[in-house]
Amino acid sequence: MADKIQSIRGMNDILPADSPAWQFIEEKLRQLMQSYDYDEIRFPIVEKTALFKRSIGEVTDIVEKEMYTFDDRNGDSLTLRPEGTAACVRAGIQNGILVNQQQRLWYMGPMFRHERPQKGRYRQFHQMGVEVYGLDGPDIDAELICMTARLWKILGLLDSVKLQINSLGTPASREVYRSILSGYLQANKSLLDEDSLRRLQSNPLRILDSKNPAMQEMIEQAPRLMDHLDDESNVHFTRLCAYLDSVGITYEVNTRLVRGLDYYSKTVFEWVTDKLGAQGTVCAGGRYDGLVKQLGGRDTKAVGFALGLERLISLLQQDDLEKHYKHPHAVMLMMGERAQNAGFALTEELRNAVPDVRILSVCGGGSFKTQMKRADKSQAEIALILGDDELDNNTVTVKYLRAEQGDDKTQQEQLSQQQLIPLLTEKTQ
RNA sequence: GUGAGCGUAGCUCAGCUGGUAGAGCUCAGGAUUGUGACUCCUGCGGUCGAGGGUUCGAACCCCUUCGUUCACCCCA
Repeated sequence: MADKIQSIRGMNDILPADSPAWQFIEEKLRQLMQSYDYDEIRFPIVEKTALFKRSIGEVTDIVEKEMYTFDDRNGDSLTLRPEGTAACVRAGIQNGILVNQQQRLWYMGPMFRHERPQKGRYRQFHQMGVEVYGLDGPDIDAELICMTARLWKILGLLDSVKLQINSLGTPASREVYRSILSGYLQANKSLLDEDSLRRLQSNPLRILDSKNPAMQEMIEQAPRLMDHLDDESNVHFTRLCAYLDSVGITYEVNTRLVRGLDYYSKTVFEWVTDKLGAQGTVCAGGRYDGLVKQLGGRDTKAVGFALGLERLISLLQQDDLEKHYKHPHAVMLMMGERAQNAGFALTEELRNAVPDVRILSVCGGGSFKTQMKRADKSQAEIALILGDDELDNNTVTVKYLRAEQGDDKTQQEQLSQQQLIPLLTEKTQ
């Protein structure tokens, strides 16, 4: 046997059994975006490598070891997008839609990170992202959080997720805090693990995020960013909390919430769950006021979040997902050569006459029994049977495959072909 | 990148201390000439992930390798 070519590790097929769930989620997300009047933007899945290095940060894990980077034929270094924000900002700047205006944008699609796959983490995964430009107030931060809370409500997941928020302050205030924290960590250097020692130089804030039990007490005692915020950030955060309180969204202030990407400032938030194994974050984001300028645009305030679709889908109950599978309204059986010829055209006519109807044609012939079995398996509500008898008197036999006692129609009946149209129309409503 | 568990039919899995490969589901046919679902019968389907070693003999033991799952790290 020849070697089978397999998919890339961590890049999964979405099979017919799962695609209805994806379509359902995607539809709900589109509706949600419409209800807040946000606009969709689409950008390529490949960008110049430098874009991600400059935006995400050179010393982050994503850039250091997780990017799919390769050389184009002309020697340019390209990278499969590991997240959406950088490319969204690039597209916004390049097309001049960020200058002196407000944009509320969303996008959905695959992202790529070369990590070891595990539950809720894949090399190709899907995100829905939202980015808002040109608004600097806490009201828009709150709007994004409300939007996500609304999604949990729509999907019945309110009990599964919890909101954590924090403020990272302005870059200036963070710089002050950073040196204070570094001093504290230096003083406790003997307690740091190997990872943290490495981060002491590159990104000391991330040490606060460590789950190492041996370091928890030292981290608890560390100076808190929240206590070193500048006035501007403090007001921003206080007002954000007030907005959330006013709509009854409960949250936990997690002063150790840092986020992995360099570009965040002020508000950061995460929706976390304990139902996804080791992957607790299903949605996360924050404000990134400096990024647009950093990538060459005019100084533009920005805030956004991203949602992991695989994680979202695995939070939903399997039963809930299966019910979104759409079975055909009708299944067409054709007995014998005459019927196959006539039925082929008839099925097309029915689709013309009732555009929303879903009709499965039992192709491939076979005995009556075989066709009935396939018809049953399709889960269709009614079977349309066409054979010599029906052709001779210009009718179609209609059999109600799912009828239970007490239903209007339980017995099969012979209808004229014209009578099928109102019947099928009724099924689509 | 590191660690652990698991790879047997299309799918879900049995297979004892090493002794010639099994079930259920699916699919096809039949019991029932044009009536499905429930039942019964029959059939199709495997280089036991791959390569090497030990042995008279390996799905089983050893080594290597690949895949996969979960976890660490990190993240959506």
